[in-house]
Amino acid sequence: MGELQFQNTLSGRKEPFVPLHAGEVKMYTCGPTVYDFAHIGNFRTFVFQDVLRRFLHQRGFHVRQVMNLTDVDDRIIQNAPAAGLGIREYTDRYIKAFLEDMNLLNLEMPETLARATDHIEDMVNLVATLLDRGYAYRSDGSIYYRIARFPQYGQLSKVNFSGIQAGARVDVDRYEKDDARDFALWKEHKPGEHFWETRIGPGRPGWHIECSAMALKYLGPTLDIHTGGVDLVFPHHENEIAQSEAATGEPFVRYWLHAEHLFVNGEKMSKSVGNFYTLRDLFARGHRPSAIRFLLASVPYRRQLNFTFDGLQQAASSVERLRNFVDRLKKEHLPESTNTPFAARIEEAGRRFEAGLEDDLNTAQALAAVFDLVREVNTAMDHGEFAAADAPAALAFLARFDEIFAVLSGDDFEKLRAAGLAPAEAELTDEEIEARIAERKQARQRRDFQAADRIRQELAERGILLEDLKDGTVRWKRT
RNA sequence: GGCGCGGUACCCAAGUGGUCCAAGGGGGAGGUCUGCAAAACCUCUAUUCGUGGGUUCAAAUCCCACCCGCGCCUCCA
Repeated sequence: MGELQFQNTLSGRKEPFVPLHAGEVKMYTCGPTVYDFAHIGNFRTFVFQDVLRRFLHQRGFHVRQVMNLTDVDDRIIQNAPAAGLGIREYTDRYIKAFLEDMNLLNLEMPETLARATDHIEDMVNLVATLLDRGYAYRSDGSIYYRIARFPQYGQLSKVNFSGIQAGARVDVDRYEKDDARDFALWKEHKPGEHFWETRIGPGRPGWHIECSAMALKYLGPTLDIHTGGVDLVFPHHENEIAQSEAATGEPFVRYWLHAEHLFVNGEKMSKSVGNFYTLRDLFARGHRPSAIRFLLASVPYRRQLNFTFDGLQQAASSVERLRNFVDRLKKEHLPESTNTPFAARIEEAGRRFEAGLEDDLNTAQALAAVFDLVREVNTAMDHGEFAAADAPAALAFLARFDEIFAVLSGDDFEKLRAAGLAPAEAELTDEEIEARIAERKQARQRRDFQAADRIRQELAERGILLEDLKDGTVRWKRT
């Protein structure tokens, strides 16, 4: 096992990863704002976070991950009443959908899912602490963070604020803040808006305070890893640092990892351009969760990922290839031998796989190791040179791959059906399919290939692909 | 304007000084296998890494200049 390295936004460099407490990783990941269905761009980041936690876990770390669910923000406060719902009921729907989506994409459940509105008290306490320590001030009904008190501000985003004076860029008269850079910790109650009555006054939390409050509550003053999309570097994460470190006097996060954005056809997703996709949109078009997950995971996380339907198709083909391989390893009758000529080769593939992921989660490199082995073993099997004794090691390697990538299980349809998201077309039951296959087998035995091909064609049109194996059995799968 | 990411074959993409006259996947062409397919395998598909200079015995990899795409600096994964 080599050394783990991550690109740390804070230092701008790749650094060896060593958690504060040996064997334990405290990780905070910015989750969704539940004002709508999450889109595939969101899931790019969530898949990255999942790959990260899975790899840490595989490396033997005990991972404690907290993910927040932001269920109070301007859009929610605005949209909920418009939908005739309280903000709780309104966001419940999208939380439920998000959890379903997580399940479909095989995203592991973080140890703690923290809903913002369940932590108002924690946020209020944090704001009160910042007031006590002089890092915050009241202005009209709101409370602001005083950037001037925190000289390190800008360390994460490398934004240089020295040239910006209050009023230099912003018309001060329109603001009740002392400094244009100051940001809201607590927003005043406005008539008709949802609010909380608290000891720091009536109102609602600012955007950044929830993450500080919940991270500190569940993970303590110093986290090992904090992740999110690149767009959160400034101001969100910068502000989290300011809030948290001002309150605790301790370093807040040791490694900041940021995922690059997903684009669609070279453009940023946006509703106005109409290139905005949720998972449900893709499922409705017949795409599989495993293909989506593979696509999102296969491009290293710090690289902008250009989503196209062609790319999604390519990902589906890649997953197929891997599944076919595992299937073949399990079912093919391999020559018996006590020799394991491939043992060293399989070990090497494992090392390459590992080395790829160790290098800042270079999933593309890790995948190359997997596919290389797949080809070599397929070739050996074709030539009858792959011994049964080697199969367990090969399967174990693929299992290790799947602990991270989680695309091999082949339960796409079952999951979609369970979630009520399977494509609408009427599906044949397994029994019906088996019956047609038996019928075709008889036709083939009497060498009536026309009839046999007709059945194969009919099944193909209904999304069932047949493969005649050498031993006379027929393998089928849904496409 | 400031900060940052990227431009590698038809598509996705690794590689950041020699082991690269450039991984891996997808697609395409031809072939093996098959009754035919499918799957799998084999061969081919970048004398070249945005462009132009430079450094070096040696560059996709370092330096300089330029061109192009994108992000953040306001809400955003």
